[in-house]
Formats: sequence, C-alpha cells, structure tokens
Amino acid sequence: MGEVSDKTKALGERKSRIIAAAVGCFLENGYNQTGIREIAKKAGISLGNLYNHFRSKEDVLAEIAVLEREELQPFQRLLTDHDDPMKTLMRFVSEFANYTASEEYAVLSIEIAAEAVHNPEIASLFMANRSLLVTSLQALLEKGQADKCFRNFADSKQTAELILDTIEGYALREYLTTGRKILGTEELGNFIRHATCR
Amino acid sequence: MGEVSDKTKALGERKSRIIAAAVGCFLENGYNQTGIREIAKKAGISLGNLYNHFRSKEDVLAEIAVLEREELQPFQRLLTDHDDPMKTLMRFVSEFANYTASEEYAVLSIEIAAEAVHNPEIASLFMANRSLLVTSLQALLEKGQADKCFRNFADSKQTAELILDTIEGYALREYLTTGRKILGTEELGNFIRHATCR
DNA sequence: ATGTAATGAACGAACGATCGTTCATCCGTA
DNA sequence: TACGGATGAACGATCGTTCGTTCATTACAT
Repeated sequence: MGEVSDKTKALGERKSRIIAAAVGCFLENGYNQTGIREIAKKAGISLGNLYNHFRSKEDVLAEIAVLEREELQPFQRLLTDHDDPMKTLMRFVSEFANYTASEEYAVLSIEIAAEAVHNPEIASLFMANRSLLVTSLQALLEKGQADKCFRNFADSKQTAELILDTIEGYALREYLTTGRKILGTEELGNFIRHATCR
Repeated sequence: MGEVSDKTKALGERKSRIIAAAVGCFLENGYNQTGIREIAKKAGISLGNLYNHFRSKEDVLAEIAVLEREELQPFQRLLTDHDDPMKTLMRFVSEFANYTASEEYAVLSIEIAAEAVHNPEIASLFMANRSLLVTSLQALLEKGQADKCFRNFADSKQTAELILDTIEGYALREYLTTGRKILGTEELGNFIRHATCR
C-alpha cells in the first residue's frame, strides 16, 4: 500500500513539476508560442513522457486554470467575514488587487482569456473561477446593504461583478504599464468605496 | 496627377482589404492561430503579394492597433463636451461600453493585449490608444470637480484610468459570458456615477 | 506613331524551422 | 523473464518568410 501511495505521490509531483514548467514557459512566451518540447525540457522530462501525464497541450492549460481556482479560495474565505462589510471589502480590494497584478496572475489570465475566446472548454473554466468570487462578494454586499453601510444596489450580483471588473482591469493595466510592479492601491480602494457606500 | 492618386488610392484600398481580412481571421481564430496564407486567401491576393504591403505578420497587427486608435476619436470628441460633466460622463460610459463589448473590439483588444505582454512595440501602441482617452476623460473629471458636480479626486488621472478599467473589464466579461451580446449598461452607469459623484 | 527599356505589382514554389502527436524501442526493477 | 515508465526519432502538417519569375503598364527615344 505504501508503495502505491508513494508511486501516486511521485506521479503527482511529476505532474506539478510539469505544470510549474508550463507556467514558466507561458509567462515567458505565451501559450501559443510555447512548444511541448520546451515544457518537457524545462520540467526535466522527455517529450514523450509528458504525454503520459497530459493528453494534450490544451490539457495542460486547463489544469492551470483549475489550479488558479484553488488559489482564489483564500480571497473567498476573506470575504466571509461579515462583521464590518466595508472594512472587509477594502481589505479584499487591496489584497486581491495585489494578487491579480502579479506577473503570474496577470499574464496567465490574459493567456487564458485569449484562449477562452476560441475555446469553450477553457472559457467555462475561466468563468467558473470567477463566479466563485462573485458569489462570496455578492453575499458580502447584501449583508452590508442590510446593515446600511452600503448603498442600495439595484442588482447586487451585477455590482459584485463590476467590482471584480474594476480590480481586474486595474491590475491588468498596472501590469502592462508599470511592468510587473504594483504600487499603492489607495486610489482603487477609494474608487470602489465611493461606488458602494451610501 | 489623377493617375498617381488613383494608384495610391488603389494601393490603400488593397491594404485595407488585407487589414479587413486579417481582422476577420483574428476574430475567428486568434492572432497566433492565423497564418499568413489564410489572411492572403481571405483578402483575395497571393501569399507573396501580401509582403509587398506588410513587412511581417506583426506589422499587420500593429496596423490594426493604429486603426483602432482612430476609432476612439469619436469618443474622445464626446468627452470634450463640458457643459454638464456628469451627463457627458454617463453618455460616454454607455456608448463606450457598447463599443468595447462588440465582438470586434473585445476580441481584438484581448489579442493585442496578449501580444503586448511579450512584444514591447505592440504594448506601446496599446498604451498610446488608451492614454488618448485617459487625457480627455481626466480633463472632464477636473472640470466637473471644479463645478462641484463630482467629488474631490485625490488623483484625477488615476480616477480616469479606473473608469476605463471598469468599462473595459465589464465589456470583456460581458462578451465572454453572454457571447457577443450587450444588454443594458444601467448598472455600469450607476456604479461609475456613484464612484464619481460627490 | 512605333519600338523599347524600365518599373513594380502579383504570383506561388520552395526553404528551413517548428508544431503537436505517435510509437517502436530501451532500461531498471521486481 | 516480464513489466511499465521513460525515451527521442519520426511523421505529416503548417509556420513565416524569401525569391525567381511573369506580365501589364508607363516613360522615353526614335
């Protein structure tokens, strides 16, 4: 039994090494400009062996999208703190903006979005990741609305989406202009605070 | 004289036919997935002839980015109406959101952004397009701030950027989720109105 | 008016490189 | 010996680009 779990664990490690290598390649050159050989080489395995872990190149990107989803969970958890909704929202804005403006997130989400345009499977993964945050954020908005610390939202879900739109748009631009540096997010926080407070 | 201008005009038409074909291909399959042959075929010219008009594939994308810039001018002009800043802003939000959520703009701007990550020349074109709007929008914000119809902005340029971030993020998501349909933009208008009014 | 040289747009075969994928083969272990 | 993970040569396709060539048109000399 121990052998089996050792083996499966070794397989899992190998798989995550491939993912890490793929992420590195996509960051450097983009998804479409990265070849399978490049990924295999960076992962330290052979070309053919990669196909023992992933059925196709698209599979690799899909796996990355799934892993990105897991990285969103801390932010989702952060949003469940409903004690002081506005304070929670501001904390979320600041931390999430820092995360999304990181090179890894910014570049990967662009690559995934670009691929999603022409690839329904990737698109659905992309949207699944997003709706995870939208739901939690919407709950926070509604609580804060009931507590009178937020304004009245005609459509709290749409508002949640708009908050994410703003953060993601901000982070992407910040990454493209400053080149992977993230400065203060006070102005972003101000903007969203005014957009939501009563 | 007439002959010369006929020729240059014919050349210009040919060039714009190539651009139109390229745009069509990029919309269907994306920039990296589109081959030069495909563009030439759709434009109704030969492979080699395309290289008489563009030095490289990248040149074609760069030209598209330049043309996109020209399409932004109506919106820039719209922003120069400073009579009722909030009303002007709301009109801009509504019209610009509709434009950016169109298939052509949404897909092309993703492709261009994705390419910009790894290509400085494209990146600078991308940002030049944007700063055109930022400047006009910033002027409107400052006028409205002086007129007391907007709140006080700590950094009006940053605020202008954030407004564009929100619209573009909104439009991109709207396109990816609803699939090229754009519904009402009232909620978006509300969001930005609250974010800017005093 | 006629012949001739020059122009450059248009073409598509061909190039070398690289793509994603497959598969016959090898090697270490049990 | 038998087995399963690992290998990389090989495949057909396609990539962006180059280049030798054709051909209609223009400009000029006679």
